[in-house]
Amino acid sequence: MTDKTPPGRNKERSKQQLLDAVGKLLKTEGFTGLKVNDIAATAGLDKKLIYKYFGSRDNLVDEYISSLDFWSNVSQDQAPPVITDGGQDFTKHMLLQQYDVLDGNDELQKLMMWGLYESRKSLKAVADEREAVGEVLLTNITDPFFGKFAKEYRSTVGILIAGIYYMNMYAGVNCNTFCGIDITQPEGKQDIKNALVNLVDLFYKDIEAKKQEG
Amino acid sequence: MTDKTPPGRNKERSKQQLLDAVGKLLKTEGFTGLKVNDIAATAGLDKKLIYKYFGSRDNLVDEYISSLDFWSNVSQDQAPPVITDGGQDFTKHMLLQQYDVLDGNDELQKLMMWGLYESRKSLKAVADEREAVGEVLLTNITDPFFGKFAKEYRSTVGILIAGIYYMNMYAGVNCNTFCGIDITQPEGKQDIKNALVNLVDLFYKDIEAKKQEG
DNA sequence: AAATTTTGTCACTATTTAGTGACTTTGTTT
DNA sequence: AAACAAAGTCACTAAATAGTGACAAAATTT
Repeated sequence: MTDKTPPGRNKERSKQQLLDAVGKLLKTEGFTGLKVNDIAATAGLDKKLIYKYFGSRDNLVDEYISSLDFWSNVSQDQAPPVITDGGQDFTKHMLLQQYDVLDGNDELQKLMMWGLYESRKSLKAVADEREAVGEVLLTNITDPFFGKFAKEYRSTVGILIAGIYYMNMYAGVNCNTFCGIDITQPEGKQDIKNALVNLVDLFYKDIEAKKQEG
Repeated sequence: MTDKTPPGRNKERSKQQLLDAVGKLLKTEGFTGLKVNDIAATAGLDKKLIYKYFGSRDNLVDEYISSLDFWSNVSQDQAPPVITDGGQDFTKHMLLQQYDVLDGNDELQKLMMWGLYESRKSLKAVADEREAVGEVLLTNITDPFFGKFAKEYRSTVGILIAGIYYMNMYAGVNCNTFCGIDITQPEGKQDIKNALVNLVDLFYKDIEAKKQEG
């Protein structure tokens, strides 16, 4: 782990080192640990450069946040080519992927907590982007399928996603059970995933039945 | 709103004022706002008293946290006298109550975020207590009913509770939609509550069917 | 290679926050 | 009411963090 930064001076590289330092500190210390001195020290550079290159700590932090892109892949990666089941399979995969993206991803977990705690423009932008990505899928895939039940689907999936988020954040700090489930353990993770899949199946089955009725 | 604090000196009252100030600041500023100077100013007292009466800011804060009791009532208030439906009704009521306890309760929301963010002993105690309260209900009411499906129930309810928590915290900061649902609005709240009740019903119905099968 | 610009460091000042010793005020005891 | 004890204030020191001017080192241009 001997960091072999090539010698010499380079503005762009230094800027990147500062941005990286923000990420590293966010992961290890949380957002309260993003102090000018510490960022500079972590980057192995002088703090003056933060002001020189970014104007302020806040600009640096915002630029770091904006550079992140945790969610865009959720839309691309796995929207199946053709949807014939009203998105049932897709919904399940999407939920499981959301789970996996978050699981053990300290940086993202800390970022989401930060977003829950502070209403910072750049953080809200992250939330908005995730919401926008989701909205495309909802509007194009599930809304048409569910028709008058579209809102029920949205509420249901919303709860499930929110549940995934909270559970992972909870597990990140409190190495602890939640409702007796320990999702720091592989077994607990599987339990949650099973429950998610099961709930989606139950929901779809129920809606199908309701549709039949009239 | 002219605070009419009776005049005179009183140690116990001052201690309480300091504890109250912590709560007030937590609610308005979040846990990062719990600075000695601000706590004292909010209480209208000198900060020296914090050290005199509590030893340190941290002790004061811990004493504040320990004084809270958001969860104990969840067990008492509404465990119905006799359970004949495997806790189906109880589960629904419990979830809705958890929702209502959190909804608009800035102090509790901030406290939960704090607990997600920082692993502080007194905060962990709060989480543990909530977990303990839940465990009693799970062990006595639902586990016996569900038998080999007990873990499925726990996972499912865990996700739902976690979803409730996250959604409320999310709404607290980002005055924003989540999966297209805006739970800052009464309509959105009702949508979520309906979805919760629906999911519980579906789950119970499914388990009943599985029990019948074998 | 001299001149010039850019990159980076250092030592300093400023500000914010925490913590405390000496004091004053108020209440209580004798 | 004098003496004492407890409650509370104030002005200060200490520590942590933010921010900057002057300079040094390196790279680039001429």
